[in-house]
Amino acid sequence: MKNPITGLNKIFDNRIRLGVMSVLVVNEEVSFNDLKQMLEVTDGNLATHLVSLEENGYIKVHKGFIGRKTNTTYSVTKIGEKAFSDHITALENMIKGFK
Amino acid sequence: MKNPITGLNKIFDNRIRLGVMSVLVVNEEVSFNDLKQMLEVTDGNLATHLVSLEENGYIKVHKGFIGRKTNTTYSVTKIGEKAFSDHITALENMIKGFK
DNA sequence: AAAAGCACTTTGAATTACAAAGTATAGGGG
DNA sequence: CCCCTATACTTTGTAATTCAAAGTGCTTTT
Repeated sequence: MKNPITGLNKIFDNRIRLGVMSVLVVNEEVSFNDLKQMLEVTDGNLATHLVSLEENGYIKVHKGFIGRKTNTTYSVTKIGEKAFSDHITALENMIKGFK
Repeated sequence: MKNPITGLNKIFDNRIRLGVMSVLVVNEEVSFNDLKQMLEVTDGNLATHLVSLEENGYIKVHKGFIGRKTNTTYSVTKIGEKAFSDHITALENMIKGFK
């Protein structure tokens, strides 16, 4: 009878960070604005969560341009992918039940 | 391209509450002490999360006795089971990806 | 009678989350 | 050239959340 929640990643306790990751694992590159619209969050709020994901090495930022207009995109890193899939696995194990 | 996190239940953002629910869906009745040991939390912390789950109608409390000794057990309600499974479904959909 | 266990409640502090406002840079319209 | 807008933030301040620790009331064990 072991603790079911130890495998969960604290960073993914937050729904916005979880949402960002889930978007990024299926979409190669997503812009700041697209994330903002998808997740329906204020830009300040999104920015802080993106910073924390970046600080943990889970996502990468690419500052580019569309024509001459700035366009920042985000993508998941190897580490981020691993962390996310580990979290999902932990969730699945937790849900499946244990005695 | 709809918001992937809207289906998530705010109450289950917390790992302890999520852990309690995951234990209770597979175990009919679990005592306060067992939950405390399984989840490795302080009793005060556990108690507050149990209260919030109860206030939401997700769990039921049974104050009973083992011989003459008090024994409080917790079990999940219909509503709680539904809410939990809805949350899991939302998680699965989110993880599966969307474009 | 004293100590300890159970199931809490209360308190207080730290952390987290969030919206709103402000900032820097660039583009397009008049 | 000046203004307005957009992008991608940062800063600020507040509200909410989380948690450990201490306290409570009851009972059982020694």
